[in-house]
Amino acid sequence: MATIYDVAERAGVSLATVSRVMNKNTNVGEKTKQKVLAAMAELDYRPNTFAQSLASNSSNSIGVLVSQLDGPYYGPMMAEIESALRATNKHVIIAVGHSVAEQEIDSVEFLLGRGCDALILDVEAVSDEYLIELSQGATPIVLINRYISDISDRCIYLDNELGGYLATRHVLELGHRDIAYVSGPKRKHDAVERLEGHKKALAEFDVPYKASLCVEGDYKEDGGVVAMEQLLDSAQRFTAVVCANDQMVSGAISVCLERGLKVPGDLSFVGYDNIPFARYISPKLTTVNNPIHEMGKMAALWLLKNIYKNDQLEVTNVFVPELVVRGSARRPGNK
Amino acid sequence: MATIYDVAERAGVSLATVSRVMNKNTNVGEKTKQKVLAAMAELDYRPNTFAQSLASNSSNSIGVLVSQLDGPYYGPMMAEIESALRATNKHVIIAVGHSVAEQEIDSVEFLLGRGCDALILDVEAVSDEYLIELSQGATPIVLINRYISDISDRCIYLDNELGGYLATRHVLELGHRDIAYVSGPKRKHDAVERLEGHKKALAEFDVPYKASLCVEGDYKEDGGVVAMEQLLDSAQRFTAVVCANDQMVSGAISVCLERGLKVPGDLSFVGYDNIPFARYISPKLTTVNNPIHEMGKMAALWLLKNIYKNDQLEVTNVFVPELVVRGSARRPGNK
DNA sequence: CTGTTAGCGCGTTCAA
DNA sequence: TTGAACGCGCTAACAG
Repeated sequence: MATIYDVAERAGVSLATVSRVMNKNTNVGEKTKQKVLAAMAELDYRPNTFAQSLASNSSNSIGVLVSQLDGPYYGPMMAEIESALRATNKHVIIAVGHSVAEQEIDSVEFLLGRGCDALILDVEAVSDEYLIELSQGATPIVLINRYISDISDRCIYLDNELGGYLATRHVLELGHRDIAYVSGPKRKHDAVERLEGHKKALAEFDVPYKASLCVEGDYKEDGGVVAMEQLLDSAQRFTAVVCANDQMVSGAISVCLERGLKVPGDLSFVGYDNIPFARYISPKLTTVNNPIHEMGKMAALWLLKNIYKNDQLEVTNVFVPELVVRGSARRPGNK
Repeated sequence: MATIYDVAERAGVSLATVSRVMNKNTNVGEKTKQKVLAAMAELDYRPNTFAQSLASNSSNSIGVLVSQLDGPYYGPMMAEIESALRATNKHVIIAVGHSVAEQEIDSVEFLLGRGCDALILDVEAVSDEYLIELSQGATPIVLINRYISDISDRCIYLDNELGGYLATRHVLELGHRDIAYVSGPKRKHDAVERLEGHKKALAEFDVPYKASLCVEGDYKEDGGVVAMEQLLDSAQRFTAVVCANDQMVSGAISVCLERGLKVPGDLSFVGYDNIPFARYISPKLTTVNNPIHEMGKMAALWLLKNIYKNDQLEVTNVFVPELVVRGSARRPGNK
């Protein structure tokens, strides 16, 4: 592999000059610049990124920490982050936190140790304090899916409470009054925020919130299955079910279908996230859109703007969810 | 940030000794080792990975190139690769090829330029020749989802033809004789292999293959929608549809349901991949299991074994697909 | 078992 | 505008 020395020798200049043309330093004569460029091409020269990083103390790499890699949720986000960063020749190092504080911290340490220029974090288990302290360190961080007021400008998040509100308001407006709710894990911020929205909508329609109609799921399909069985077996009356994400809806609906219930004839459903599958399952899901891929993109843009001083980029911090009406919720009794 | 010099000074040894204990080199006296360890802890020392890489010419990073990051397919694969590698303190740099030759090559160059110790590639567009040549370079590669006989030991793949065969044989055994097939893009290897299996099964049952019943999709939900509409509008007779992946099945089924057809009453479906959602859509999908996450894990193990000399790992190259019978296919006319 | 000494390839002063 | 020299933090011979 050719080094900067080889290029310098071939071009008849010093290595400092080669370094200058590489780094777009303008203080180079046009003729010498061309000579160097030619030499680089002839030798198929490629800079050694380790040496660059060591000397410059900057790696052009961004650490991305997500909760999980499988599932329909993080793929689109990762895709957007990768493409936005890649377009500017930065690269992505990924790590997974599994929503466990210890692993999240471990992963952050890992990424920091790898000399990342910045971190994009989608973490759920670590405390606000930890993140605030981390944000004061040398490596900039951006938070996705989390709002911490002390560092609000570094947060890219969805108004989850509004989303929960919209979902429940929809079934209320359809006329439902007995509404079950399948929540996400209470330890996750977005889960409690969505539930708050749910309660807010109920209150607005003067419908009392009944804890017995609210069951906690795990955000996965199976959680929807378990929750639905529990709800159905409790022999409580309800005509609609609002779930904190689409995966749980699909699990819940599968239980209903198995038991011979019609959806949305007997039971209406509203989901959350609008995952790609939402429009292809039967019935097509009425759900709340979660622009997760846009949030990923925005996190990348934030970095480009703030770390690499790539201005003229407009950054939005809060995303607002929208209701997507399809076929899984109807007026009660309207079979 | 403390350097190796600081540690050496504090421990009262030379930097070479510090380097030795870091690299688990046993040629260090127990007492001095403890002194060094203590000094490292006190200083909160963390090695500079760039300097390590520069000096050792090895980065402990693996480049992973996948076709896409979204969709239900690559997430599980990435998850397994990440966790297997991470467990041995290696890290993953990801790149996306989008199934376009130019981008795939570009990404390979990119990862190579980043000094990856090895590459895991899931590429579809580049030629066999390119990969063979690449495999002879300095950086080891492993191929996922692709078989090239010249470098078969570096290939981790699924017997796609067998999978296609199993899917179609299933509906044949149920008694179907008029069977439509929704293929993946013909430019993708796995798509043509699966189609081959389909034809083989037909031949075995003396059912002639009719090109008019075979339509090419794009492996996405929408492709299933378009293909199904085309099939239905062609007014041809068929009682079963075999799709080259589950996403297309879900799209296809949604069209049928919209047009009032019963599944599997009027039309039987068999998919391919057994994506997580397959068991939660209605009807539950009969499909061919594609152990993509195991293949990801195996690719990682291959590297650990061959690059980092981590022996005692057993590596399997070929994975065999299995039929998963659920509810989307029945005997014809059995409503 | 431990210390000394070269580099690894490049960025970045400082002079010229 | 260009070049010489030093240092980034660490690994890997080679001595001792």
